[in-house]
Amino acid sequence: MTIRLHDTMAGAVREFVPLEPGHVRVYSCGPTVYGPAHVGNFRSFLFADLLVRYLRYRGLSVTWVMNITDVDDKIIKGARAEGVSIAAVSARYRESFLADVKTIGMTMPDVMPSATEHIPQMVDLIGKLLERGNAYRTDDGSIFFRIASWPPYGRLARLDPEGMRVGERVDADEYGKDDVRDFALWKGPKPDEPSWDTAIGSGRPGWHIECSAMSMAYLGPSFDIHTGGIDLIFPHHQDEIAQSEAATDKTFVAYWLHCAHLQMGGQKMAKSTGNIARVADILAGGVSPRALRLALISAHYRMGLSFGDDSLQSASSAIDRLDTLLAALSSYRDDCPDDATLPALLDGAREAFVAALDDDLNISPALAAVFELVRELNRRIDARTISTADAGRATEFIRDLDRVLGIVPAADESLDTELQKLVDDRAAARTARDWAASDRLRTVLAERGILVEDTRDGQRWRRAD
RNA sequence: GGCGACGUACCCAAGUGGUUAAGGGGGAGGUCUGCAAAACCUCUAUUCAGCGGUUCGAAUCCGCUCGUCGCCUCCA
Repeated sequence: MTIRLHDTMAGAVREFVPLEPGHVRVYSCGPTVYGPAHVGNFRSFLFADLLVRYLRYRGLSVTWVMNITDVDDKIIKGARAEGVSIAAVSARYRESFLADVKTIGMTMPDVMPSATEHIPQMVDLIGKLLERGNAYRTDDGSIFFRIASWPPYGRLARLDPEGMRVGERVDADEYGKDDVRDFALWKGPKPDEPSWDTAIGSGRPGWHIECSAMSMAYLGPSFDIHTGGIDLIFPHHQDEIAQSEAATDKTFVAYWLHCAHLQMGGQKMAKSTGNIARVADILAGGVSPRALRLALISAHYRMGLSFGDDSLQSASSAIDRLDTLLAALSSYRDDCPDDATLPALLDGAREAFVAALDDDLNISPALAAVFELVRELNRRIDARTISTADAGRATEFIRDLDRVLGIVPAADESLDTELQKLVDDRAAARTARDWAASDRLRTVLAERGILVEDTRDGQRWRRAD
């Protein structure tokens, strides 16, 4: 079986074949660091994470690049409002982004290039477009891409350039474009804006050019996969294609993958709409990072995903179910012979899991395979038909699948001595059938985030998280 | 106005021509248990927005209607 992915350019699911056998090059549009990212942003980042994790799970080596946009109108505006440099603003929110990345269990991209550190690459690219006649200068020192010079313009979004509703909101005073549909590669210098002195003049880069320059710098003129939210299809990705392909005459990207929006209250989560939630807010509300992660990846990436208290609650319960199973497996002891049916059970689960994800990262059936396995393992634990070694094998199996999902708790660390003493005391109280003491210690431990449960294998604990 | 996606149980969400319509959450009952928690078992869509059509057979294909959302503008 092969991996199949939905390519926006083709408008269809296509079999995935890396340009270079065994190695996949992926570029994801990352955050603009003008404020803390919201979980809608993270849906798209986690979708890219899932893609990368799965490609690696399937034995492919992956080079993953995610940019950080650290110069743009919003950052400039924010910095001006605070009276600080754009570097101060972008550094602050870059840190906040990286902290969220860690919290939410997102794989660190191999390269996270910043726009301001790649001005020379952008200047080279713009210079090439000027030479080739795809770009022109205006009186204020700006440089625009002439879309009329590049016929395939509009194809990614299936928009007819002639029929585009343009002009309605174009800032008339902005620049003297030849055609309102042309987009800025370079913005001429303004007194209160950051500016770079370069071979193409002074000014600052337009938004789209950074992604072309940085993706090609790290992944070459043609690479495998480019990801982003559906809202980036037009104009951002269309513009990237135009400026890249006009400069290189090569196909820029082989597969364009776009994820649908996270919705809250029936609408796209967006700062402009005001219906946003941030990672820190949600965690402050008592939701575990793993539950948040699951809530954000639990639907197919091309489907709108409803987000809210219900989805978080549902994800939290699902996570608890997984945690409980792992705790049960870890404390399970039985000298019975190995369960002869276990290998087939695990193989079946893996096959279903892989078949689902091979199909354009269809995560719902993949999760179904995991939870069906959870039920089957719980049955065997209840019936005590698996051996101690089987329990270990099952744990290892689930942890292996979790290389893709990232929702399983860290392997059991030991408790600190104080908590361990409380746990031991409670076990002793139970042996002594001192239920009052046992119940009191259970409460004390729960307040410390340790849930104890009594089973045939004795008392076991897990972190409330 | 143009382009696109979607409408499956109380909620979320798979399934896209053919045995009993996945899975998660929630709810009801039961088993187990010092209690609790967990787990397990049973039940919770004769039906897939509506109406027509194609077919031996459709949630799945076609048409129309209704509804929701997104893109066309900064946006993950």
